[in-house]
Amino acid sequence: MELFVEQGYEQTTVAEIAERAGLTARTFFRYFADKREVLFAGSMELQDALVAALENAPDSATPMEAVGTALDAAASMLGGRLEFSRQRHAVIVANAELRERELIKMAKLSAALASGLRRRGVTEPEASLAAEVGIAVFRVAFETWVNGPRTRKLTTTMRDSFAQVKALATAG
Amino acid sequence: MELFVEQGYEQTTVAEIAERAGLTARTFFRYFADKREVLFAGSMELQDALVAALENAPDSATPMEAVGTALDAAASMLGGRLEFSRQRHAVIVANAELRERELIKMAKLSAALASGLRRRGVTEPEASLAAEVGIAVFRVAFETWVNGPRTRKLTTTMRDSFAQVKALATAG
DNA sequence: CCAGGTGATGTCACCTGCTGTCATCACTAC
DNA sequence: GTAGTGATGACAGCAGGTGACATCACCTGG
Repeated sequence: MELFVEQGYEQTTVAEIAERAGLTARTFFRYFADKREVLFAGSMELQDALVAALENAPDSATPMEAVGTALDAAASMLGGRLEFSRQRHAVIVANAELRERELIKMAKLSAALASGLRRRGVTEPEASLAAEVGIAVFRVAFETWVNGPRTRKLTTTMRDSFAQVKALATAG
Repeated sequence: MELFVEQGYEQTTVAEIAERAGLTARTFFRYFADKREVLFAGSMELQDALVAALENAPDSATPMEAVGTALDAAASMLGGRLEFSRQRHAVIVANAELRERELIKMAKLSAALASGLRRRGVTEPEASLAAEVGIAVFRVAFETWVNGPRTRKLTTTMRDSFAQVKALATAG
């Protein structure tokens, strides 16, 4: 992150990253499949947290309520690192390849959510639809949060976006 | 496509592609920003066709009806090349980097549709939502079509998927 | 206490994607 | 017929990425 913020993503070589971390480029590629992945490796933990929250939701919860608890878990996981999130987001937005990688990570998040919902007994296409809506809320809320004032909490932003989607859906 | 089908995308070098086309790798990169792009360059024409169909839809059309005419245009543009579409789809599905590139192309398609809808007077967030739904229908129908029997028409597949989404939405 | 196994790392060689730069050549305009 | 323009080739070079092998620390069973 330091190097990316200082001189940009493309201008930073893997050798530089490795040197800053006190190892060689070869070792870097043993931990990260490619240069981009160093910015996204943590998203697997986010996915696990989302799925775990889904599993822990009460059986009585509707699909959308279950998705809501997953979003709460995501918010509490990311909400404490606003400055880091801002830097990371700025780096990703500035680079086309990184935006691509982010899209596929989001798609995987959605697929994992849908799979978790199916394990709860939700059938298709409701599972995929609810998952897609959940990820859309996540994306919108996250962007609002990183671009908003420091005082705003991710959790409340997420819940607001969630409520807005529900209002839109019921109004239509 | 010949080389990709024969030996796979990763195993095919840009030099080979260029040689098969009767030019050099340096010239290849003057036409395509990177190796992946050779499989997606045509998607700009698809986007233009979608937007043009939107503009030609009657003023009386609802947002969803306008999206429907755009999907019809897309179907008639792609429907005549099933074999090529199958090969291309198989190559993309088999490679992570190509799936990433496809996701971003779909996102651009969605953004272009939303922008076209706004030019028709549709406000946000309805424009983006209708565009997202349209692209979702496109994706599902296209996948169904390339994996289905030869006799199936893309146009009817697309219309079927569109009707299913409408049914889902009105039923909920 | 030590011999062998295991995992993390470094080193080296190498391929391929991608780019800057310059030369060449066909075509067009005046 | 000369000058400009655009497409291409040729060449050198950097950076991302990988395979193969050596090394070293660390267990672990005897």
